[in-house]
Amino acid sequence: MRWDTLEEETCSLARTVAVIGDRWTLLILRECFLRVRRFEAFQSSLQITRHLLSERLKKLVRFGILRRVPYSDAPKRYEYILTQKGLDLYPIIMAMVHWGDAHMGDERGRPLLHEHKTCGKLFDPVMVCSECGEALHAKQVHVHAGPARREAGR
Amino acid sequence: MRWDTLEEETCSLARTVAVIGDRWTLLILRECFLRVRRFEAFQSSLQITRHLLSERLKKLVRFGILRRVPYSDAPKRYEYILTQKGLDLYPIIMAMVHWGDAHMGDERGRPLLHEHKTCGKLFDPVMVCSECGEALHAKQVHVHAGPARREAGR
DNA sequence: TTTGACAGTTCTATTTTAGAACTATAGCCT
DNA sequence: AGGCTATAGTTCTAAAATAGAACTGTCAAA
Repeated sequence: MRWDTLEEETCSLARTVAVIGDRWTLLILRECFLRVRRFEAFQSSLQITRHLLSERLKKLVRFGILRRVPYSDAPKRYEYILTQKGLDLYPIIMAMVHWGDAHMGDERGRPLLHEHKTCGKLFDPVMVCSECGEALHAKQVHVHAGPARREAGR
Repeated sequence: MRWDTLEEETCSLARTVAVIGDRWTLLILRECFLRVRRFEAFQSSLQITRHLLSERLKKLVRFGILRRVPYSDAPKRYEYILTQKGLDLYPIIMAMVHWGDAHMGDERGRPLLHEHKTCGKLFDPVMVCSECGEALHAKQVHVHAGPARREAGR
């Protein structure tokens, strides 16, 4: 499997991985959710090489995850803003943060705490079933072939 | 930033990314959740090179995500089974599958459907606040420095 | 005794990433 | 006018990671 074929796989995980499945992209998205928007700001907070940052931002724009929006006419300058498609990545990022908090922490506790403005409390993200609202666990889920899979003949 | 320093960052996302933030690792984990356990099975379903598969499995074992369990004594053979730490990655994988379903699909519909055994229905995963149970959205969350961050002096 | 299954390891070629330097536009200061 | 700074990139070479193929070792079954 080569990477240019990954986004055409009949697997939603593979397609997601084709877009955000590398380390720099995930870290760039973290910065986006922390309200970072400009090239220099990404570069200095991540210490990513300018070359790769440029390349990754282009890719995220190409996939519709970021929009490149002008904020100055002369000289022409742009900032990168999450689209709705990009904002929808939030559960992925939060799930990763939560797993890191739970399993990769050290004695100093958590780096960040999250407050839910709606209820005013510090919270953890929990993944639940859309139908019954119960917390989801891998062993309670059964997988069926969907229409795309059947059409692909597997 | 080099990758060997990534897991020591004061950021839970970075630490998670250090472990599972590459494309093959995520695809290997998908197979694990689909009950694949053996070297040859991973290799043939993913078409990953044997070299990389070997290297990634070792890394996942080293981080306590998979356990290498003997299933035959002569010849010695092992299979790779998710630990609890590994099972806890489920929300990340499901969030990625769900985003792919929503944003990277084609006209053929979904590759896989998920049934929640507990309630018997086909479901989507939803991320909610642990405190109030409401669905989470990026714009409703405020971030505070936690103890580890303050100790790191930022 | 030969073949095949399984779980890797080893080798070279190609691709990707790191790190540093360079380019371009324009405002501001003297 | 001339030089300095800020911003947003591009270009170059060296180092690291990945792809692809071949090879190793153990044992069972034919």
